[in-house]
Order: sequence, then structure tokens, then C-alpha cells
Amino acid sequence: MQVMENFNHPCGKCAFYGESVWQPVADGAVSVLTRSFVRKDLEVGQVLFDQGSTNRGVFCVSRGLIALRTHHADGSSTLMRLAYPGEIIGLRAFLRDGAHQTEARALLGSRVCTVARRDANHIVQGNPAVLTRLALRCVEEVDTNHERIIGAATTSNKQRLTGLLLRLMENHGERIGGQLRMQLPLSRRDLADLLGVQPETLSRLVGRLKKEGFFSFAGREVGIPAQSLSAGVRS
Amino acid sequence: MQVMENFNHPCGKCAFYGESVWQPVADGAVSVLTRSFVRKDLEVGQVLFDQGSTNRGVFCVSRGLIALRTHHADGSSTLMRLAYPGEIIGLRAFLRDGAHQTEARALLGSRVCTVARRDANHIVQGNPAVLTRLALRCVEEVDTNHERIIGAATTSNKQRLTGLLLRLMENHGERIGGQLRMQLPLSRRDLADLLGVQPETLSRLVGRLKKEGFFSFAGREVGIPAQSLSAGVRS
DNA sequence: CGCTGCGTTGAGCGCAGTCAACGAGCGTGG
DNA sequence: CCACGCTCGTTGACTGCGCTCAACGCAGCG
Repeated sequence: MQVMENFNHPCGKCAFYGESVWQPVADGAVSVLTRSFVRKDLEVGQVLFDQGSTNRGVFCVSRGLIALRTHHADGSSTLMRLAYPGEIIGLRAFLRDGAHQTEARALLGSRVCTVARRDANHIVQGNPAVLTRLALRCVEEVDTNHERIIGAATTSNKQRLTGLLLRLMENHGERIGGQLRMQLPLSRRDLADLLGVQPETLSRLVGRLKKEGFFSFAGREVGIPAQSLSAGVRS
Repeated sequence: MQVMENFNHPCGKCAFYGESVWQPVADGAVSVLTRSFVRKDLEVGQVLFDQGSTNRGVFCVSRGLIALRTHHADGSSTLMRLAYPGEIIGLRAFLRDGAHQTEARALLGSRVCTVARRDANHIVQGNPAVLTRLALRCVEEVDTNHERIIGAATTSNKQRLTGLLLRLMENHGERIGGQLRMQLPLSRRDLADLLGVQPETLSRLVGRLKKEGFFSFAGREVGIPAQSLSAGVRS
């Protein structure tokens, strides 16, 4: 059995310790890590970092849900990514030592663990295994983007909305009677942004799904038959 | 003035030596690098690696143009990326030590330099600066994907085709009289794939651009007024 | 009370997907 | 040599979806 706790390590009690990018840190470096390790709780809607701001460290989501959004010159915005617990955010800006391309905002009450830039750099230089893990996170991000690009090119908006709702249901759904129900963590506008369509179009897509009967909608409440998810739906 | 050549280093005579991911390799490690360094010339249409094949090393484009394409279960495919000289390909599969998600095929006569997987791993472990450069390449890939996703969500197909043609013109255009001309390295189908539209739609987009007068098309020959590119067109 | 943001609905329209047909170019094989 | 099949690219006709503008209901809040 794998060691799942390490009481000296700041991530030692985290549910994602095994996959933590800081897990390889050991010995003397642990004290450097602990020194600059900050847990920060975020209210719904609170901003962790702004688009264009300079990176202040490596951020790891510990609890809740963070939206990464880029704002465009014309005032519109695109929701690029949802970051769940265990995921790293702001990684690109950290690695290139530059400005954040996205804004990070809490969609739910959240906790984010930060390792300050200076110390994170120091640790990374002394421990290549950490850099390896960071690079792998980056690779995963490319994978996610590829899936999104391919999805946009090969599947209809209705299909993509269905897939998105099922994925959200996996993370936020609870069984209530014969139904799986969730409170959507996203506004309609955010859902539209994720699919790359206009809010009006999203509203019509939702209407079509509702009419087809599988999904039920009431505001941000969404429900589906309870056994649907276990039936091999891909994340 | 920066040192642009290093006769001991296998990349020493390459035009992209300064930015090479192997540039930090020095001393004894250079011999390891040199030992497993292979230059391979590719004919038009030749495949460097297949989708699903296991990674054999780190590939760097030295000359020509490589298309990275993913094939889908239904037989269709999506052109994910064009790799120009100086760019690394197959990086994700190398970092995660897994199968390639894309097929790499030469669109022009090309040269690709390969460092075999085993030695590349060895070098990376002994030299964190190399891993840092690899991670930065990965970050750039995420940036490119973000631009593509944002472009798809915020601009029309006609605009995106225009932008794509201008970028291609920067790389392949030659001044002939009062015109900038190029031979497109891509088929119509590939252009359509890059934009995420059907071939018929691409044909009509080309037709519309031709009618508007700025671009001229004759098969794969494309021309624009010569002064257009210097006028601050963004890549 | 009016303001603002969110979400929905309706009308109109342009564009992209789909299916089909066709021509040009090219290599193969009789 | 021509016939044939093939890929590539274009064009036409049709359909339906998504964008745009507009109006409206609703809730929260000053």
C-alpha cells in the first residue's frame, strides 16, 4: 500500500498528495516548501489572479472549483478551463515567468494552495522530479485543448452540451430518489462560453434537450435518470 | 554578440542553435547527444511517426514543414498543427513516455533531427536546463491551442482563413513583381481541416475571398499585393 | 421605485452542412 | 492508345442551425 500521508510535508494531508507536483520534495527542501506554502480560501466569485497580472507562484486547487477565463479586447470573454481539486493553475505564467493569460475566479467556495514564486523556483531548480511533474501537467493541458478543438470540429453543439453536462454531473451530481441532480456551478453565459456559442443559442440548446426528455432543467438545477452515469459515460 | 556556432555541438551549425532545447548540453554530455543524434530527410508525404505509435525520441524540425494530424474513429481527420524549422514535435509522447496522439507527415521536403528516446532521457535527467526548455516548448503549444480556440469562438471562418493565408504567406511567399506569391503547402482539405470546416465550405470561402479582390487564387498559387505583409500584419 | 444582470423567446437572415453531380488530372492496366 | 478508376476541387440545391437584434420577465438591490 502506498504511503498516503506525510506529516512533515505541507501537502501530506491532501487527498491528492500522491499526484502532487510537490510530492518529490524531501529532506531539507521540505522546510523551504513549508515556509512559503500558503492556503487561501476563496469566496464564490472571488478572483485569485487577474489576466495580465504577473505570476506570483504555483497555485494548486485544493477544494472547490476555479474558472480560467480570458477576456478579449471587445469586452467578450471565453471560459478556457475549469480547474478541479488536485489541478495546477497559472502554470504557464509560472514556467515562462510572465503575465497570466487568463483570469482565475472561484465558481464555488474554494481553497487554493500557493507556493510563492521565488521559493518555487528555488525548489524546482534543486529537484528535477518536480519540474518533470510540472511538465506533465502542461502536457495534460495540451491534451485537454486538443480534445476541445477536435470536439468543436467533429461534434454538434447539442452533443457537446450533453457531454459537458454529463461531466459536470459526475463532479457535482447527487442521487436524490431515482434522479441524479446537481446545482450547476456555471451561469448560462459561462456554459455558452465553454461551448463557444452565444447565450441565446445555449438557451435554445437547453430547450431542445429538455424537450427530448433525458435532462430536466429548473434554473441551475439539472437532473437525469440515476443509472445514466454508471453506464460507461466517458469523462 | 551571441555565439551562434559551436562546432562540437550537433546543433552547432543549425540556424536555431540559440533556441535549441539541446543548447544547454555541454561537456561530456555532448558526446552522448552526438552519439544518438540522427538527421533524417523526408520526402513530401512521408510519415515520420504514426498516430498510436510509441515515441522514439525528441524530434526537431530542421528544414521543411511537418503536419501533425489526428485521425478519428470515423475516418475523418483534423490537422492540429504545422511545425516549421526550429520547432519540436512529438514532445508530449516523449514527456509522458507514451503513444503519439498525432501522425507526423512531411508537407514539403524536410529534414528532422532526432535524439533517441533512451539518450534523450539520460541527458534530460542530467541537465535540468534542457527540461526547462522542453517545458517552455510545451507552454508555447498551449498558447497556440488557446489562440485557436479563441479564434474559433470569436472570429468568422472568412476572417480565420484570411489570417491563415497571411501567416502562410509570411513563411512561403516570394515577391514577384508587384505581388507576393506562394505555392500553398496544403491541400484544400487540409486548409479546411485547419479551420474546422468542410471542404465545400472552404471552397466557397476561397471563392468569396477571390471575389473581394485582395487575394488571387489559381490552384495552389496564391497572390496578394506586395506591400500587404509589411503593413503590420500579426502572425 | 428604477436600475442592472440574467435568462428566455421571437423574427429574420446568412452561412455552413449535406447530398449530389461534374470536370480536371493522373496512374494503371487492358 | 484508350478505358477505367481514383483523388481533388468546384458548384448547385436544399435545409437547418446559429447569429443578431429586439423585447420581455424576473430577481436582487440601491
